[in-house]
Amino acid sequence: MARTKVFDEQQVLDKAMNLFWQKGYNATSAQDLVEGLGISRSSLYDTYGDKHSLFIRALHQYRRQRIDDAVSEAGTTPDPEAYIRSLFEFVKTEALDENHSRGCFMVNSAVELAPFDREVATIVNSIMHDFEDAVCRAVRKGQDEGIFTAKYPARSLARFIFNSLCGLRVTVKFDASKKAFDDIVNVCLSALKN
Amino acid sequence: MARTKVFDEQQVLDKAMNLFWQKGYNATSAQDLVEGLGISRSSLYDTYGDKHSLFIRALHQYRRQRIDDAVSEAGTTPDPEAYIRSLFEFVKTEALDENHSRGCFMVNSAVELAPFDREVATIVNSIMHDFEDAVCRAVRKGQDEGIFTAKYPARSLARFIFNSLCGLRVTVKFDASKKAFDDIVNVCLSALKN
DNA sequence: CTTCATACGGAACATTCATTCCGTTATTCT
DNA sequence: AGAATAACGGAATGAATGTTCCGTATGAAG
Repeated sequence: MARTKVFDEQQVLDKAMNLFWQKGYNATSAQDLVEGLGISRSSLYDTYGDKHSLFIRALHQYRRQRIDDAVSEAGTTPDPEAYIRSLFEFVKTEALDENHSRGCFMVNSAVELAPFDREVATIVNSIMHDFEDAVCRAVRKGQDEGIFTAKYPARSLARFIFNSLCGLRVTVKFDASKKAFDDIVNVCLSALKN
Repeated sequence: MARTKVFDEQQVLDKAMNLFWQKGYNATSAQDLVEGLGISRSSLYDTYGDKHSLFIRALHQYRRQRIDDAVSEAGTTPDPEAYIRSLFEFVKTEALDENHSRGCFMVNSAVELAPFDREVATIVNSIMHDFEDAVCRAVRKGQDEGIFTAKYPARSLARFIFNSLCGLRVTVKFDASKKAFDDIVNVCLSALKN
């Protein structure tokens, strides 16, 4: 019936995600998108609607690519401590690899948009809580096995760990030294063990 | 010789600080500034230069108003634990009072601008480190008094505490429940005591 | 091979952006 | 009181914003 798209929709969505992730919503212009995605204006708007819709799809893409695996792994991990440590290591590795620190797309969006954009706030909130739930499952398992402290409910410890992860995503933006990372991770993990 | 300003320069700078703090740099337009500051365009540009210069001055204003006191208090506080707890309480109080969660102007600016704006990055970095140093002094005093753990260097614990504070400023943006706050603060403080 | 719906490139759109300019007003100093 | 200077209000600037529109190219279906 009709001409076929010459670009891969998911692949281009990936590029959009990375653009928004790196520069944020407001600082990424339609022109940036046209140049960054490598498709024309009309294809952009025909395929993804407007800029805001594209951003929302980018958020969902981020969840699929970057969150879902880590969340589902929490239920099956044999070693809760290693799992939680791996979450920190992941943040650290990403921070040290990148020349420009993108941080976390969810954290960036929460700070930039959540207070004024209900749609973004809802998505971010949902993803953040899913992630916290995952941490909570791992913490509970660790408590059951006796390797984590039972001085606090699993939920409290999960909130604590998740909060520290969010903090690192901020610290990365102005100080990505390896030493600071290790310090913070070590203290966090030892807090789980008392 | 000349006509006197009809507005108070510091007072208007305060309003600018609050605008940028609440909405960020990119989302605050020149029009928003004119309306929010209550002065005309020409007065705005004559007095503060351009938008970016005004933003930089707002950052410094924030430091003076919101950081310096807390930093200098760290050296003289008789009770380091109460001091650190008060830092958390301050974040909590601010979060619960505000209808819209502004979070921390420094954190917001770090996330929105630091990776691309060297001038902002330098200022934020300097303020953040001053604050961390303050926490470090309090931690060291607590260690000297034997109320905090000596398992980690004061610097490591300070980084940990400061990181948790940054995390809270993010968490605030999508979940400002009192319970989550208390959970996080309690675990953080108990981590200092082992 | 023709048909036809759709992808495409790029010009065009109104709006908003940050910034400048100018004529007027007001205040301080002589 | 008068001259000099700076603040002021508001219109005007050009560039950039997000979005739409249109003519052409393309490829699947009949």
